[in-house]
Amino acid sequence: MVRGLPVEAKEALDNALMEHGLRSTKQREHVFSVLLHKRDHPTADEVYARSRQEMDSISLATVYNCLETLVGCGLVRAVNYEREPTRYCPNLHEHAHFQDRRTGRVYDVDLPPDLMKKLRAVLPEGYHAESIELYFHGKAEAENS
Amino acid sequence: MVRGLPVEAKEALDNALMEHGLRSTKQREHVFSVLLHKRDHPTADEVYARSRQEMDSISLATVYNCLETLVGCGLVRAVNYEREPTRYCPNLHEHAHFQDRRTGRVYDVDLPPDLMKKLRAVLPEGYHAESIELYFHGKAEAENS
DNA sequence: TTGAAAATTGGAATTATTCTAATTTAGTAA
DNA sequence: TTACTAAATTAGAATAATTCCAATTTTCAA
Repeated sequence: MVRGLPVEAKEALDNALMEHGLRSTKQREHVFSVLLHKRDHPTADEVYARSRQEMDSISLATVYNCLETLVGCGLVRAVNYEREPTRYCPNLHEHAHFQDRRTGRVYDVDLPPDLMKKLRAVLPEGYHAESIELYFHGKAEAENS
Repeated sequence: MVRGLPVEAKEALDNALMEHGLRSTKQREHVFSVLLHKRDHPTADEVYARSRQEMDSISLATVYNCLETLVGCGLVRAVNYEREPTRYCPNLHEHAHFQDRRTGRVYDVDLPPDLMKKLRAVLPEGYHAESIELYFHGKAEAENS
């Protein structure tokens, strides 16, 4: 069962929404709490299913709206592997993603502190990256199930 | 106008198809030549439009089939930015992609020879990457149009 | 409390892609 | 060459994630 947001998360959410001129709503708060509660890179459908367990009136369209809002506020990252449904990740540390070929599951991969700088350095003059996404795909050993 | 394939490309194609137990067809050859002729990361629709200029009977389904085949043979890479249509890239050198936020255009970014090794090294024990995709998104200066 | 703007909602619409079943083609063996 | 078989192509239908739309509800500031 998903409890409400920890105060710090609630504050981060309210601040981020405020900064972007957006309102705090119980749906946004709940969707955010769903993402924080189980950090397994769920799809919008999965977030919808989990959200309805405690907020049965929430609609799929709202889940999409909330996820887009959270991404827009920088609280959540969208993870796209090929043409699979978008997954959502509330990990704000610098990290990459690894998808297991067999299970399809996605894992966070921590990055050394200077790696992003090094990656940025490979860009030719005149190219300014606002975001950098690093995706691994392969086999992860000894995964449960 | 798209001419036929250079002999070397034709050989690379036939070899790759052969190795994968697939047949050489004029559609596969033509789609490959379309990709090689203008390396601007076209979508399937764009490849379809270009292909029809010289092969008016080719179908969209075949273009999708050929592109999938070429990707499967390792002759072409699929490039996915967010939920945009997949783009196709016949550059076989190790490289990353950069998308300009304003134009949506995608550019190849050469990578230093040891970078992929370094990236692989960030994976924890037990994770084996079969592919690594590095996506930049941002502003490219002084682009024509 | 009230009014306006923003957010939510259910359902329809969109669209890139995949699927299907019929036809055509490529490659092989006689 | 011919005939055969498996593979490839084709047109159009189907799929599925996401977005759009118009109506209702909610938030927040005055």
